[in-house]
Amino acid sequence: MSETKLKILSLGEQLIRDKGYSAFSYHDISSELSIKNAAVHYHFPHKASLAIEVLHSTKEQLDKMEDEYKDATCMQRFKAFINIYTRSSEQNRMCLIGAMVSDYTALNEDIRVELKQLMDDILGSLIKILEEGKKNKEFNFKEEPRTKALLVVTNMIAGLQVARVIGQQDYKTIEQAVIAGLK
Amino acid sequence: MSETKLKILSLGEQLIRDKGYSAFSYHDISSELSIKNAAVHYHFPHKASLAIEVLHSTKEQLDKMEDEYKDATCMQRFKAFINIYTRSSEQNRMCLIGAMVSDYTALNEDIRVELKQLMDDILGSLIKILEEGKKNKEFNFKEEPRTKALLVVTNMIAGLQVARVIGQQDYKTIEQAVIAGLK
DNA sequence: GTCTATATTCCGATAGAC
DNA sequence: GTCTATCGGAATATAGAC
Repeated sequence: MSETKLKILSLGEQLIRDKGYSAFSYHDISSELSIKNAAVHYHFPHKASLAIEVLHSTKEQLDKMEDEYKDATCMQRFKAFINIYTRSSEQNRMCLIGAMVSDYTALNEDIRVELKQLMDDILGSLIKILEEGKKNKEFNFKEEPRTKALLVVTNMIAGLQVARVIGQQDYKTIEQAVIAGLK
Repeated sequence: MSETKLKILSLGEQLIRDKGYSAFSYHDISSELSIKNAAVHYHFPHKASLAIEVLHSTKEQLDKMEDEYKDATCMQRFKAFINIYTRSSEQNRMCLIGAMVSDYTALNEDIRVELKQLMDDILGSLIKILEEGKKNKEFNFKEEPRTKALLVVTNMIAGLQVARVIGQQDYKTIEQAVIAGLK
C-alpha cells in the first residue's frame, strides 16, 4: 500500500473515532495531509470504502494481537484486550465500534455487514479469553462467558464515550472495576 | 406549548435517538409532520435549540419518575430506571445520552453543557438508588455506588447501541445480568 | 498520483407574503 | 404560524489536464 494511502487510512480511523463516521469529511483528511479532496477519492473512491478498509485494518490488528498473546495467561490476554481501550482513552477518542454503532442507521448495507462481522470477531475473541480463564480458575465470575463479554464490552464502549463528557477519570474507574470484576 | 411545537419536540427526540444528532435533519421533521422547513425553524430557530429542549424534557421526565417512585423500594426504583432503556430497546433506538455523547465533538458548547448536566443528573439519581439499597441490604455489590452506577449506565448505553447491530436479544441478556448483578 | 474545476445534493437558516 | 422562495455553505463525488 502506498505511503499516502496508508496515511489516509490511519487518519481516517482517528477521525471516525474522534468525530464519528457521519461527522468526518474528506476535507478533514485532505486539509490535514495537505493534499486535495480528489486525491483522497483516488485512493478511496467512496467514503464507505474508506470505512470498510478501516474496519478490515482493525480486524487485522485483533488477529495480530491474538497471535502475539496466544501463549499468555488469560489475565494477560484480557489486559491486552482492555489496553486497546486504555489507549483510546488517552487520545480522548471512542473505540472504532463505539464510533460506528452509534451511526448505524446512517450506514449502508455493505458497512453494516462488515461492522457486524468485526463486532462478532471482537466478542468472540473476548468470549474465548473469559471461557478459558473461568475453566482454569484464573477468573471467577458467575455469568456465562458470552454474557460477561457483553457486559465488559459495553462498559468499555460507553465508558470511552461518556468519559469525553464527564471526564477521563471515570473511564479509569470503569476500567479498574472491570478488571476487579473478574476476581 | 402549542400542539405543533410538542409534536416537533417529540419527533426530534425520536430522530436523535434513531439516527443521532448530526444525522437527523429538519427535513426529516417537516416531511413526517407534513409541514415546511420554515415552520420548524419558527418553533426552534436553531437545531441546537431543539436539542437543548429535548435534553430539558428528558430531565423533566427523570424528575417526574423520581417523584413517582419516592416511596418505593430501591429495587423498584432501580427497575423503573432500567425500564427506560427497555422501552428504548423495544423501539430499536438508542437512549438520548448514548445518541448525544457519540456526537460530542460535533456539539456546540451550549449543548455540551446541557448534556453534561443531564448526564450528572442521571448518574446522581442512580447513585442515590444504589447507595440507599446497599445501606439497607436490598442490594449486595462490592463496588462504590458511583463506580457501580458508571458500570450500570455504560452497560445500558452501549447495550442499546450494539443491540442494533448484533440483535435485541443481547440487550435483554445485558439487562438481566445487570439486575442479577445487584444480588 | 495529484491537481483544478465543477456537478450535484443536502442542510441549516432567513426574508417576506399571507 | 405557516407558507414560498432563496441564500450560503458544506459534503460526496467525478471529469479531465498535468
